[in-house]
Amino acid sequence: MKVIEVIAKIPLFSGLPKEQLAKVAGIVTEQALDKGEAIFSQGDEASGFYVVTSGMVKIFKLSSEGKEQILHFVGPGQTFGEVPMFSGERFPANAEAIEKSRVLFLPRTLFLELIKQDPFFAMRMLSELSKRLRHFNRLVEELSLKEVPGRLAAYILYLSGSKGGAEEITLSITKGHLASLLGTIPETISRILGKMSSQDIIRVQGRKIKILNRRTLEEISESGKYFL
Amino acid sequence: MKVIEVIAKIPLFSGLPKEQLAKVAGIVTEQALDKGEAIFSQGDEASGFYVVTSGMVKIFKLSSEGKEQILHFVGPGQTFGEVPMFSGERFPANAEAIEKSRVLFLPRTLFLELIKQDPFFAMRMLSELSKRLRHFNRLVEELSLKEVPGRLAAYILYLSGSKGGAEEITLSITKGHLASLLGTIPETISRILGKMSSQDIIRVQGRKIKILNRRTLEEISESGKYFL
DNA sequence: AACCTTCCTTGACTTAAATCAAAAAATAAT
DNA sequence: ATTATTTTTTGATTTAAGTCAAGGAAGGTT
Repeated sequence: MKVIEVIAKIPLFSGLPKEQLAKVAGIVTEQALDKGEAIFSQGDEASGFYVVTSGMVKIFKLSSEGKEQILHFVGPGQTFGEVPMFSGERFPANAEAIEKSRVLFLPRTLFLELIKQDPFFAMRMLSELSKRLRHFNRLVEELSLKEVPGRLAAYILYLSGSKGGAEEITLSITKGHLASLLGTIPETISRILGKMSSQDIIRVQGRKIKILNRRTLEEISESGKYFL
Repeated sequence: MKVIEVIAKIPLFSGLPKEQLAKVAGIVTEQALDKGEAIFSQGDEASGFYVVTSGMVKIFKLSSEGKEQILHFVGPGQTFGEVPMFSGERFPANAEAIEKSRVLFLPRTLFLELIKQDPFFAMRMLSELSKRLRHFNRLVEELSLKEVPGRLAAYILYLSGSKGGAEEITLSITKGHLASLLGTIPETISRILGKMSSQDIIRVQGRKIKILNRRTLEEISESGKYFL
């Protein structure tokens, strides 16, 4: 697919007039990444931001002991690394492809120009950042106020909800990544899923999770409590 | 002080032409708040956002058991409640004055108009939101990857001004609020401060903290580990 | 001063979840 | 297929920090 077609499909750019799109297409550079390949690290100088065109990228923090906290995953059409565009010059987290992926790099200058010229572009960017703020809002709430079973229940319900109340969902990530996203470790996830299965709240087969008792799951999510 | 003078001093609005300032001044409404008074609650409909003109406001989440996680404090000149302006219509957290305060309320419509008319205003807003994203970034990192002593050490160092700044700092909040900001409880803060004092890392007198051993404090902050 | 809140500290105890270790399953590679 | 690598599970143990309870200190008010 041509770069300009790819760009036209990215929500951030959709709606831009054709000449603008062509301009963007002329400036961006594409990058192919293997699984596990790093895109940038915390503290790196940021001279632009990225858009995923295929594959999946994780944005994460590392502790000094090597524990990883995933902030979020970025899939096709989504952007990452925009924050240093506005305040500060360095990336506040790490980015790494978790599967074979392609990303576009957009230099800061292009970006600032678009904002100045097009108030709708600015609005779209504001909307994007505020969505991310909401996400962090929830992440902080869960990390601080819910126990791990509550976070896991909330995540399962979130996955099921986005598919319009589907009773069976499929994880698009490993359970290890899920653990890191929920601020815990694989062992703990494994134990909780096991316990929930034995109580017929869910049924787990590999990456497929079937919700058997939504009501209980909601209680665990809301109260943040669940006795193993 | 006149409302227009107050507004002119708010970073978000500084730089706006006089007619714009006058327009803003004509639209905003002022609100006086007593200590402990709520401004909005999570889930409330948002029809605008706020600027603190005096006093101090806390933005926080509550667990179902009543535990509080403070997201941040908002002081004079700073804004809060802008996120629902762009995505969603409801406040994602609670806001409450922690001392006698005054806030200005700015309706959403005014705001959207300013953004459309003035790209610099949009830029300033983007800069503000990205600053907040950085803050959440750090909060998530600390909650998930550092133990409480690490978070506390980082906070003390932050107050002192990361470089070889002031050796004596004064908390502007209660230790209970500090606990809530760091995602823990007053007892834990008390114990850690006590231990650090007994090891001559700091000296605590009421709300004043004197740094005696910055090196050790930095180690605790960076490694996130400290054996009580 | 004496009173009353609010805030802070200390001690004994409990608990959720991390760590360590090792095996079993599932995927991918040759 | 067979091996190799990654992912997941299970069990025993440790630990950081939360809970409960009660006593002090500090600050504001009359």
